[in-house]
Amino acid sequence: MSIESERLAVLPPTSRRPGATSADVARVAGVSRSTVSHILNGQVTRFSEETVERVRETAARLGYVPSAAGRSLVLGRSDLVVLAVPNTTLTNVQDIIEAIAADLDDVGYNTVVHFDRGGGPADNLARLQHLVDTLRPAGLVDLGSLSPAALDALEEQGCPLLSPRPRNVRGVDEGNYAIARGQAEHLLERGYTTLAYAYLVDRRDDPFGRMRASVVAEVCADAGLAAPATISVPLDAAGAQTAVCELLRTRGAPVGIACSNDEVAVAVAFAALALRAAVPGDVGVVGVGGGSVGQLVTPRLSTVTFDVRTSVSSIRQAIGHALGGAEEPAGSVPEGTFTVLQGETT
Amino acid sequence: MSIESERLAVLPPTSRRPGATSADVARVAGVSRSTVSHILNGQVTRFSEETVERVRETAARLGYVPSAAGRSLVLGRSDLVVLAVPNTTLTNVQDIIEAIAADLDDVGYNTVVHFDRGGGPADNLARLQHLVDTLRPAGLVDLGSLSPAALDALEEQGCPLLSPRPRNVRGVDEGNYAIARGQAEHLLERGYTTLAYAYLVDRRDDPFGRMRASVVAEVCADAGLAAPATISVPLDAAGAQTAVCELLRTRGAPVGIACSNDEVAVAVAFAALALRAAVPGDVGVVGVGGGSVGQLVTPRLSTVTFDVRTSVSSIRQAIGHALGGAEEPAGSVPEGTFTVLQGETT
DNA sequence: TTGTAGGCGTTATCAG
DNA sequence: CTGATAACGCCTACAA
Repeated sequence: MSIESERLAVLPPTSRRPGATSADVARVAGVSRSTVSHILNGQVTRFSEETVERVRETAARLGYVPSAAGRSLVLGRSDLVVLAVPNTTLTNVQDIIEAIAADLDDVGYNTVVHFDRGGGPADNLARLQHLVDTLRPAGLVDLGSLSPAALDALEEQGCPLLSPRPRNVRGVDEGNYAIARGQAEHLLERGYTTLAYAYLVDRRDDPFGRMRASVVAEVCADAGLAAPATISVPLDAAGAQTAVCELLRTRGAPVGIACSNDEVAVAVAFAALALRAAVPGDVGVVGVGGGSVGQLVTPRLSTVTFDVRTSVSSIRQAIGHALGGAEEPAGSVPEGTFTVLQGETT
Repeated sequence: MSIESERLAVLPPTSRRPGATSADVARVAGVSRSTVSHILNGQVTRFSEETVERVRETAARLGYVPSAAGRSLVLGRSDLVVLAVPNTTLTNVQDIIEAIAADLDDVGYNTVVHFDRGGGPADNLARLQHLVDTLRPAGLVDLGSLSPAALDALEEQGCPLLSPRPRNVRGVDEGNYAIARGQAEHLLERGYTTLAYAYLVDRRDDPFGRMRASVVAEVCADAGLAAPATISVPLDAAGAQTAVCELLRTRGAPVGIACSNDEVAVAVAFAALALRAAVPGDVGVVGVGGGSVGQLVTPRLSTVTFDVRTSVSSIRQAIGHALGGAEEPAGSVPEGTFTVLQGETT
């Protein structure tokens, strides 16, 4: 052993070229590989204090890091978690990804992102399927791109679903339901009796938008109002004006417009103003998000805000529960996650 | 072999519970594991047409997907690529991540995201180090969070750097240099002789912002003007007004303000308007990005735009070169990646 | 043209 | 208390 130490002492202390293996640690520490494995995995009680210390010190000195590949192979699953990101008008996707990745990192897992791409749901599911098959991840976090059937299939194959299964109210998950209902009811409260829903154009396939539009329609029906018109708004001034102009022509004023996000809402509001419509008055506009520039411009945007941290908290809890041994998650979107922020456009 | 086929025929054709292994394929196809491995890895020429077909068909029928863990273990590196994302005011991080992940996916690699977190550069580097050690990724893509020394260290340890090493002009990479220079020169052209740089407040540590501010200062010095003031702008109307008011008090009007992104620029522009300053005139504002709502509001924002696809093209090329065998990348930011978009705030 | 054997790094089981 | 042994799924010489 002293010889080994001598040999190692010549090399740079903390880093060897291709990282040390547990066999290296065992050899240098003068024990067997299984002893190293046991000690480094917490089975400390059944070894002599002296051996434990020596193994730990040696591992640290050699900069030993367990190989994910080796672990995965023998454990049957990796320490990777797949994060499926929908191709939709999500506000602050970056912050959401970052928050979830941070949570996973805290409990020792790494995040593999999987974006929906062009090619349709079936193609995306096939890609995800392949990813799960080859990576054998410890779990899957879905941000909304997967159908219940797809989630079933993935779970059936032994890939635990870490995110809470959305509870559907007539095909609409709680979050989108609360958002759209908040928008529609706010517009009604502000006196608008003709509503419309504004999609963001060109988002390849947006299930969220369709859900929300249907909820707005439901609110209208419940209030005995005509079904809302829908418009498709591009994120440029001229195109937005065209869309809003067309809406005013067919439906007249006043009209309250629920928008798929704050960007669309800003486009709609300024388009209406450019068309010499009164905002609020002729046109009421309410967005979703609240985190972007909507609150910086004049007129200040009315919008449904939600705290990113709160809205991902159920996912965090579920992750903690499944992977970190935390307590049973509440499972429901907490009250007050979504609130209407009254601005100057309603 | 016919017996095996019979047995399998009873099960659902495409999916078995825990994915089939290459041994399964070999057994069912009536060949050895190495034959399966060879054929599935493209060594097709040296087997009989009939065998190749049978192996392929069997693999497809069993839904065989090679285990990443097994591959990684024997190959010494995984098919994962680590994407290091800086904790900075990057425009469209989501789009960038998505584009890069798509490219990597095209050449058969999966993307593991690594965000900078609180704790300082050393801590983040240590986390990244551990990630590289345990995952043995096929490569690393850096979006700007790593120092040259850190890149050296990582490469030294056998983790290829897929993103082009930034060529520094006095500590500022080409992209940030072009952006800040474009902003400053545009303001000068529009007649502003007093410049300022507006940081986004509260971004934990923003090397990009400091780089750009230094470039603006350099442009001022070259033009024989006073050094630019710097202000720190929060993304709320009141705070932005305070910051702009303070700037006008100390530096007077007119002042041209280069902003760290479009959100900040919108905040500054509307804050100036709320303070009854003329925009443009008393206050000139130029942002960076062009993709957000800056082009939807009135006054329309002057900004330095860059096409996300173009600006990540060098990374794409480098990835293709290193991983996909594409031709040698050009290596430099193409001319015209960054252009000034004249709006109504200068 | 195909098969055999060995090893990648880890963990679990069981024997000492 | 500690160590030998056997997988996990894959790839690649080398042998036939």
